[in-house]
Amino acid sequence: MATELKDLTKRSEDYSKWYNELVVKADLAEQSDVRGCMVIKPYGYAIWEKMQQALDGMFKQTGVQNAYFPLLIPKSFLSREAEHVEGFAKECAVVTHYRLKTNEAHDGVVVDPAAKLEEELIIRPTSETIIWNTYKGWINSYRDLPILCNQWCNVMRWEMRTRLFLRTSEFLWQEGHTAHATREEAEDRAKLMLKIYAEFAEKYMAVPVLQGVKSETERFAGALDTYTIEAMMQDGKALQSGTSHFLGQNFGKAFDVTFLNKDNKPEYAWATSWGVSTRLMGALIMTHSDDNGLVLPPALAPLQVVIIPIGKPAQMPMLDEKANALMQNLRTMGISVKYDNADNRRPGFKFADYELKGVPVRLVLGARDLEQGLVEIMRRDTLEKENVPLEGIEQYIQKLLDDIQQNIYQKAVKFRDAHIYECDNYDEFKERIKDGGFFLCHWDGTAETEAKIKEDTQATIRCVPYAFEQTPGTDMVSGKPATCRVLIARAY
RNA sequence: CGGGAUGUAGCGCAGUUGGUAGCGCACUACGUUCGGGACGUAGGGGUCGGGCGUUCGAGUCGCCUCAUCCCGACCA
Repeated sequence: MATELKDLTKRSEDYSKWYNELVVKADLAEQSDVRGCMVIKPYGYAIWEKMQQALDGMFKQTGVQNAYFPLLIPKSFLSREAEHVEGFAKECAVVTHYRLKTNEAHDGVVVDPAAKLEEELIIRPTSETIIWNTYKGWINSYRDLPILCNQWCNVMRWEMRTRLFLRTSEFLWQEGHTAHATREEAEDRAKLMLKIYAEFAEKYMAVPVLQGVKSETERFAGALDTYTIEAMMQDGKALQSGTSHFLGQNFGKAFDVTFLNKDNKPEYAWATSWGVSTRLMGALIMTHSDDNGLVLPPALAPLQVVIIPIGKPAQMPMLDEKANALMQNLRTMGISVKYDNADNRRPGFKFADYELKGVPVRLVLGARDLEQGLVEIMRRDTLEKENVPLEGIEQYIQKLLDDIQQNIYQKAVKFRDAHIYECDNYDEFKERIKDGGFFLCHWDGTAETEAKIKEDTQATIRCVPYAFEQTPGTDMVSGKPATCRVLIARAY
């Protein structure tokens, strides 16, 4: 139950704390008793479902099909691809036994030592290995390709520090895994999926993103190229919101997946993988929220309109009737709406509560205003109120929802663009990065420079962005020549 | 794995020189209320993270242990 909203206004003092409280108070999720894990509550899950639905539709338009692969991965699979195991080994949960037994005191259970597995099983941190082991059996000819599979599932990475939605030991995501006959086709697919992620972020989440390529150090373990979308949060930090990897023939070779090409010659299959996770929920929250709570884009809000009646008990039947008629009309238009006539909460409480939950539009159906045929309508993004005629309000609401979607996107774009800087002086950079923001700086392309920046400032090279004209220059750290500017920021 | 902190009601916290376990919110019942987070009255809810010790007596003191959180390293 939402209470003590005032606590949320401490945001500027401590953004992390503000974020955590918001997630809990808006009823999205809570920390589980299980180490590093999260319970996603119904309201939070409803938003995730909306995201899934939209993404899934976009995937399918490009020929992707859903499938499901096992949760458990034999340990040996993980070691097939050297870089891959290097990247994930440190954070894997391992299943070593398959049975428990009653302890000697008969008041609990212990692991039965007799039930030790010959080969340990890893709880998937990502599924490249088990999927490519499976693909081996599916691929013989170039005619079998491409294979375009996606799975919606959970994965587990034993993270040192966890934060609701942004980094949890277990998280929900989709992972797409494709196999192709040519390098070019695989690279195109990796880029295509990034484009879809960017489109989803901007169109549905109203979160502007910068697309680009990761540096070698920041690349996915086992990839030749990692494409990324980076979003800016309201504290000026970057959030990697989705990635798409061109994996070359690394997994084809590791799992011996070959096919006969048109010339009847054996060739290793080319691979991509791409994913977005419940972390997107974090991006959504941190991009739009204000001191009153969540601000949800209408395209993803589980509840788009809430109607709150105000009147004397005797007037309630009349208000109920008006509300029901209006709800029916809105639902016919595909707008989700709730009528909250609960009598154990006063209107003021309801106002605050629905604002906290980010419901885009609120209607107050007041007996007094209704005498003049008017209804109070408030938009969550600007908190502006207006009295409009009940007659024909459906069209007004439809337009308002579109307006809100546009407005919060534009607002986010404006905020981000105001915090992107070009910088050519390292001392100046070190000083200004403290306040957050995205910095476009020349980079000599070496891992040494990258490491130094990270050590000095905690900031990392987020990507080589597509969006800006790439001009040669001089690396601000090493003074060596640089071919382009890269995006540098502190990140979640 | 380093540095710092905290464990007391569902949540947030107080608890003095060691002496009957408290407050706010939430919850239950009844009543009055209802146009921006209402109020009154009456209730329910605890082996004070765990163990050992000191003491007539430990939430409080000592040692050990477990867990969580924050700052680093790691990471979508």
